[in-house]
This record gives sequence, C-alpha cells and structure tokens, in this order.
Amino acid sequence: MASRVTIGDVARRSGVHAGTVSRALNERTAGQVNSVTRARIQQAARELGYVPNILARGLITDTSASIGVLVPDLTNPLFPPIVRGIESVLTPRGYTALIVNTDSDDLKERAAFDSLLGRRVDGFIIATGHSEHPLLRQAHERSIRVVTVNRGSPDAPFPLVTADNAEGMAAVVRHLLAHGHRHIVHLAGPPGMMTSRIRAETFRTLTRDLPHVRAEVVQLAGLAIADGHAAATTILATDDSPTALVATNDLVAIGALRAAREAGVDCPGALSITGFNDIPLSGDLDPALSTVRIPHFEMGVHAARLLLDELSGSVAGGGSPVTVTLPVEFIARRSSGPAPVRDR
Amino acid sequence: MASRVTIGDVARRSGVHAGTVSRALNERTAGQVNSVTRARIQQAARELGYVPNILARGLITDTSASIGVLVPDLTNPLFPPIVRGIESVLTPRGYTALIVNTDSDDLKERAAFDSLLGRRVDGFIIATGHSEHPLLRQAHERSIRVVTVNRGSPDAPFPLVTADNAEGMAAVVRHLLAHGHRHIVHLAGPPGMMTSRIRAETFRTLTRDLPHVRAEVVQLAGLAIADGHAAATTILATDDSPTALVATNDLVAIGALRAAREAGVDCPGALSITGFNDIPLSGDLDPALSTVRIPHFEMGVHAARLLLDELSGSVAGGGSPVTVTLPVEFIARRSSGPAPVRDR
DNA sequence: ATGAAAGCGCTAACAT
DNA sequence: ATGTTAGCGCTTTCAT
Repeated sequence: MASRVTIGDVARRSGVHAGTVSRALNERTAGQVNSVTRARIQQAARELGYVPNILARGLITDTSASIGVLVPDLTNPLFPPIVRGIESVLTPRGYTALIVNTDSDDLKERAAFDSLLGRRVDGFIIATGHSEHPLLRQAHERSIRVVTVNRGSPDAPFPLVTADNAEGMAAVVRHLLAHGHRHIVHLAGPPGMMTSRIRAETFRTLTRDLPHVRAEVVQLAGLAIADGHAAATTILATDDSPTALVATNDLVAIGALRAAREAGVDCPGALSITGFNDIPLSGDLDPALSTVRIPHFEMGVHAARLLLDELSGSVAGGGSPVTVTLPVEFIARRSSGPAPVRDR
Repeated sequence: MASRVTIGDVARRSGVHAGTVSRALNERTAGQVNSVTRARIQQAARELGYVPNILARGLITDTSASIGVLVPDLTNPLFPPIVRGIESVLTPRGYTALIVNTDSDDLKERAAFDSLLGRRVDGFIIATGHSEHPLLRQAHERSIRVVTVNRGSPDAPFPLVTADNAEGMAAVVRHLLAHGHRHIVHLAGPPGMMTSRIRAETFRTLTRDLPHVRAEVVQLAGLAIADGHAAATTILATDDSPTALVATNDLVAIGALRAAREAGVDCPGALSITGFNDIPLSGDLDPALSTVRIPHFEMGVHAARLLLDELSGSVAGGGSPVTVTLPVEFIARRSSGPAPVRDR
C-alpha cells in the first residue's frame, strides 16, 4: 500500500534528473535550483501526490527524525500532558515521537529501548520515576542522546527536567502550619521513586525540630488510591490522629478522602488533606482537593527542547548536564483549612 | 549516534557474507543456514551488540512495521486505554504505534496523516469521533489500510470497532424507568460525534410514546464539564425539573453533579444522574457516578487485530467491511436511584 | 549452504 | 544550474 510514487516518478514527469528533484524539494537545497524548474517539479510532485520517503532519506542522512519516548503508563494522567508537550515541539520540527509504555518494568523498558534503537531513533526522552537504572549508564557509554524527565541519573550524566518538588512540598507545609496544624502525617510513596523521595525528604527537613509540632512519615507500598485509603483508615482509627494528612500524590489523597468519609471524619473541618500533581478532576472531588500543580506540559516541552539542542550539537558536550527545574504552584481548595480549634 | 554496527560488521566478525548473516538472523530464513554457522553468527551479533536497522529493511520489503494511530487528544482519559490495547497486540508482533493527536482539527489530522504516510506506515487506526471526513474517502481511493474506532465511515468502507452505545443507553433508560422515573432529560452531545448521536437517537427511540413518561433531549455544544454544568443549572432552575438526568458522557455528568450540589438538589435523593464511559475516578466522586463502562482497551485490541489481519491479506477484500461491536456494562453506583416518591 | 550482485528511495559529492 | 554516480543497510534473486 501507501504512496508508491517515488522521486523518480516526479523526475520523469518534470523532465529532470532525480537529483534535481531531491534538491528542489528540500528546504535547505531548494535555492540551488532554478526557480522555474523548481516550480515545475513542485507542480509535478503535487499532481502525483508525491510524499518523500523519510525512511529512505534517513538511511543516507543517518537520522530517522524520530524520538523514542519511554513512559511508565499512558493511562496514568500525569503522562499524557507531558507527551503532548513533547509533541508540541517535536512535530513542528518534523520529528515524530515514538511513545512506548514500560509499566515500570525493567524488561519491558529494555525491550522497548532496543526496539526503538532498531528504528534508529535520534534520541530518547525517558519519563520514568525510578531513580536508578543500568540502562541509562549503558546508553551513556554508547553515547546515545537521552533526556530524562523526573528521574535523576546518578549513573549517567544526562540532562534532567523536573518539577520543583521540594518547593511544592514546602508550600504544602507552610500552608498547613499557617493554618494552625501541629500534628501532621505525610503519606509517602516508595523511596525508589525519585519524586516521592524528594517530597518525603523535604517534609522531614522542614518539620524537624519545630517546637510544638508533631510530624510523622508513613511509608506506602504503592501510589494508588487503595494505598492511601488503607493507610488513612489505620491512622484515623488511632486515638490520637493528626489534623492534617499530606499525601505524596493525588490518588493517595483521594484514598484518604474516602477513608475520612467512611470514618465519619469531617474534611476539612476535622481533618485537612492535601495532594500532589493536580490531576484532572481533582477540583471536582468532594471536597475539592488542595494540591500542588505541576507543569506537566511544560516539562515535556523543555525535555524535547533539550534533546533537540543536543542533537543539533548546539550544546557544549563537555560540562555537567543541564537540570531544568520548573516551578510548581500550590492550589488551595476545600480539602484543607484551619486546624480544629481544640487542637491548636 | 545509535548502534553503528551493521550487518557487514557481523559478517566480517563471523567470517561469512552479509547475505548469510541476514538469512541467519531472520526467523523466516534461519532454516536455510547451517546451524553451526548460525550459532557463530548469532554469537558475533550479540558480542557486537548488533541491532538490525528496521528502516533499511523496510526499504526493500516495503514495510515499516509501524502503524499510524490518530487520536483526538491523549489527554482525554478515553484514549490512553485504547492506545494501550492497540500496543498490546502490535508490540508482540514487532510493530510500533505512531501516535498522533489531531485535536479533532481537520488540518492537523491531514498533516498528521501525510506525515505518517511519509514514514510509510503500513496502515492507520483512526480513533476519532467525527462521523464524516473526506480524508477517509481519499485514503480508500489510494487503497490505504485503515481501521476506524468509534466513527463509522459513510464515505469509505473501512472496518469499524465500536462499543454498543445503543445497548448502553438502553440499559440506562431501563434502569431509570425501573426506578420509577417518569420525567427524564438527556444531555446530548454534538450530533457530529458518532457516539453522541447514537446515544441520543437511542434515548429518543426508547422513550418515545411511553405512556406517562416525559423525556426530553437537550443538545450541548460540547462535551466538557462546563457544558454539563451550564445545561444542568438551567434545567434545575425550572419549576418543573426532571427527576433524572442522563448525560452523554461522564464529564457532562460531573458538571451536572456539580450543578445539583450548588442548587442544593439532593443527588440521588431528589435527582438521579447517570454518565457514560466510566472514566477513572468516576467511582470516587461524591456521589459515585452511575455510568456505562466501555471496553476501551479491548476496542484497541480489536482495532489492531483487524488492521493486522488486513495487512496480512488474510481477509477477504471483497465484501462489506467488518464492524465489531463490543459489549458495554451499566455500572449502578450511588448517583442514581429511585425517583422521589412525590413524582412517581 | 553460502557467496555475489542487484536494488529499495533517497541524498551528496563530484562533474559539467 | 543540472546531470552522474555512488552508496546508506538491508534483503533477495541467482549462482555456485
């Protein structure tokens, strides 16, 4: 199937040589050909419905005009905006994103990586949370172009795009302290996840040694609603439960919201709950969730730009890799508010 | 960048000709080469980290082992599961999905289509709601392989994968009638969207001429939360407002939920609200949303299978194209229940 | 069972 | 300004 018309067909129809057609149809070399001839060639190309074969071009230019994008799971609402951000810069430049889900599975990730290598992608954007991976080191050894999103790479010096998780958590903590909360529990994610770890560390740092403040961290096994629900249920059953729950992400917060509802605990009257990420619908829950908005789209944009910069060689290969940290914004909604009076 | 090792390198290292390496490394032709030699070649390939260049292969086999997937917007929670379903069958077969967002914009769709044609995709899966499009007819004339998801193509006889929207709507209507509702309003989507139209038509058909039942259809301009919110707000301000609102999708239902809350209308006590699609978190709203679950993942699976069948030519080209209609399931949750007693 | 050679569609260096 | 030629990495006849 597909457009069977080749550069040769266009050449024949316009009475010139294939080489001339190639020149006429390429931005960069179009100036080399007589404008009348060029017009004739373009006309012929249009009439024939000629679409250049990017694959054949890539064979000789040694590029594929494609970028491999590794995400854990497109079904997780964080990633589509990142992908769209990536596309928004790639597409206008003629690049195509090859998006693959890894399910945070090392084997799948490896398989996806190799498969994309087989398609000769010009580089990778790896948007995965796990903090370490041999894949990255190998990629670096093979001098493959990579930009990482969210995950630092202790193993390999690749550029990194990340949100200011520390500041986001700081804003949450400030918000709660300002509202009189003195007993706060952080529902933290697995330490293997870069973002979870930074959030938890920041929480600990900011609440340590504060007079009259009790701050605790509860480690969750996962980042799903059920994890937040289970942890919050346990906590709320305690005699001495906190006045605020700081969830490491929105799903965990939703679990906590549900647990509070079930336990008959009034949120935000008796208990404040905060999330992280500002996923779609977080403003439509009941109560609407206070959370930290992360510029997912822009993260994709920056990642793609960094990669394209690398590819065009316009970047100093030498020094340590760039880290772009994007600003976050605390969104105060209904789920958090003043601590109950008795507890102040 | 990328794996600079070619078939020639492997040939040299294993002391055979490139042609033999090609044969040894390809499933189909591996039998033609002596097993000892083959072992030696595989060994060399492994040592060198050889990854075959799929693009070069495609040049001669006239395939790219890739499929173009057109979706309106990955950010819409309906589509990621479809995409994952598609991937789940494509990946094991060595195909890669080239996913592009069209934003339901004709120009972008056309541009994406041409760009993917330039990459010589072997076929397309078009998962867009709009019911008509010249693109499809042209694609058919050029005998490009296409499978459509959700949208029928009056213009072009392509296979179609769809959910049983009619049955889903029927289940909603049955549910409401059984619960004593006698005044029902359907918040319908734009008629240009295939799915919206079928849902609305089914609603009309099933409620027409029922004794003692008032059923109305309100046409919305869009399918977002705001559209549902605005329409429901207006309706609830009426003297004689319905006891049930049937939304054409979950977002519209969420808007209605919000409108009810704001208007102080008890849902489900005074007003039942139903959605469609069962998007993530619809069970975590307050009240949890009654809705129709659609097998998005499976729709992707079937679409990909149909396309692959076409590509392998194992399908009779002749007759009218296949339509696969997948079953849906009504999920009764808290947002719908018995009609208020006074209204029965 | 393997080698030799042609060629997929295109670009780029070299001629003219 | 245009034609010629070689060749990207691979598969596939055709020989041997």
